[in-house]
Amino acid sequence: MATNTVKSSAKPRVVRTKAPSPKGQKSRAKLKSAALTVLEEVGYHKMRIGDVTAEAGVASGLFYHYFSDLRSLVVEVLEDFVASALRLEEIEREVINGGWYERMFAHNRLVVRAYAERPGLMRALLQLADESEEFAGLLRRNFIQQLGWLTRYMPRLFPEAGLSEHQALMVVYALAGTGETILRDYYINREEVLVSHLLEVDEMTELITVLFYRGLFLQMPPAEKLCYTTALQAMRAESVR
Amino acid sequence: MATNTVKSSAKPRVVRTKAPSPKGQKSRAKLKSAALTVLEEVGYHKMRIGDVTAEAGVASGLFYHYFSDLRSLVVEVLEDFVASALRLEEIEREVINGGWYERMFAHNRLVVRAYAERPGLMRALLQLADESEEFAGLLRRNFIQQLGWLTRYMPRLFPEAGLSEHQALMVVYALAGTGETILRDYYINREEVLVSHLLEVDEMTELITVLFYRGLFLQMPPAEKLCYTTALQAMRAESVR
DNA sequence: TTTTTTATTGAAATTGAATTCAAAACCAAT
DNA sequence: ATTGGTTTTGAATTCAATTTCAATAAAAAA
Repeated sequence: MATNTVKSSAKPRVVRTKAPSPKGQKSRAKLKSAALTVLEEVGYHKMRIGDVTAEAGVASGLFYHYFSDLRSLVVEVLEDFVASALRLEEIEREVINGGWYERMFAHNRLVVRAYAERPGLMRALLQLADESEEFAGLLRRNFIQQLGWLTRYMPRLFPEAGLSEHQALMVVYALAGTGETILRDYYINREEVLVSHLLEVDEMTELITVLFYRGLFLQMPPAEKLCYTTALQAMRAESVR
Repeated sequence: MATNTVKSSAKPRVVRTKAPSPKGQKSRAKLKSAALTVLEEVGYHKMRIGDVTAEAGVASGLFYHYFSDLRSLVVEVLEDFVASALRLEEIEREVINGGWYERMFAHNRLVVRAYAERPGLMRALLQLADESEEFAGLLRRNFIQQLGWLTRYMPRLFPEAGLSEHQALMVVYALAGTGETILRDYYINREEVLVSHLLEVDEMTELITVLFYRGLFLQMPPAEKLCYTTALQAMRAESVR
């Protein structure tokens, strides 16, 4: 019997020979792109390795040449997606001398667009986040980082408030989550009472941004910026006890 | 061979003999309660029929005497949970002559409590909703119904705004979703930058309610109602361009 | 061209659960 | 205590997918 002294205690480990590949790269890419398609169509939980290889038009065994399991493929593919869909450095450049509203709007539009154009992938994002603590953490850190610019500004923005750092974060975190539910139910679940009236991406963005702005500043954004939400200007306490 | 003419086209159908049971009820209940425990601990996706029977201390085959599959058990158990955790009729009675803030606070506290006390079940709720369109619809209809009181009031509340019915719903829907993200990341995922400072249920509720209130009325709730969020009173636009 | 390496195939083995079912235990009524 | 129903058991089966692997094809190196 072989002196199998180094019986690794961890998982079998894919031998991942350093060899990248010449056009094996193409097959790998083909699998990743097939995975995107399958994810968009059936979501993460119903997705099977066979779906991916079939979609890619290769034999099922080939999968294991390039990936150790379904999850690692999906993680890779969705990390790519997040990176490409949420490039906020560009946003920051665009709105470099815009006001608060423009900046928020630009950020939010990125997210709304992602939901509107890739609802299946956004759903898969949530599914994977639920399964993989690692991936969930990545998304959250991403989210928190995006909030960073605002969180850091809070003390200067509202000096009299004297919010603690943590409290400022809580406020911003809660406000930033405002969109999530309606985006999910509008674009992913297509709840009928919501989609009964069609909204453009910019209208949805405006709604979410205006609500965020109101919660943060306790006033409406400049009137000339508004289209879909002009009516909300009259939405304020008057006779409220 | 038997004249099997009525070969049902649908699933095999559990024969569900009308027979309820004397103390078979107890076993059924034992399975349901075991399911709750397992759901809270491992969540819906990793849950196995064997986990439930083991937790209940019965043989695996017994499961099929009472349920046709895991999902239907879980649906039953979670519907019970939702019904028991979110009894808003009671709330309405409690705050019958309170103001808007009290009413909102009471509603929100119900939700925050559920997250704080049963994070695993709240997670399972989301997991099941993602898998079962039927259950998801049920939750959404529940949500929309809870919003009903407010949505219906919107035209009287802000008569000058002249919001369309749909727009009013969108606004309320978005505002009501405000808590979701932070509740999920605080209680379920226990994101460290959030939980680094411990919040009481009432504090969390206050935060969410105040933000909701600000977004809706564009002003702070009566100062005497506030504890955790008094600092937010100074959070309003001053020097914002 | 020959050799070596790498990519690809798909049938067969494996896995991990769900599901069935004949037999045993338990009851309650006669 | 015998009978007939219901409950419970757990070993055996089925099932759907993953995973392996020996054989083949294709590409690169020699």
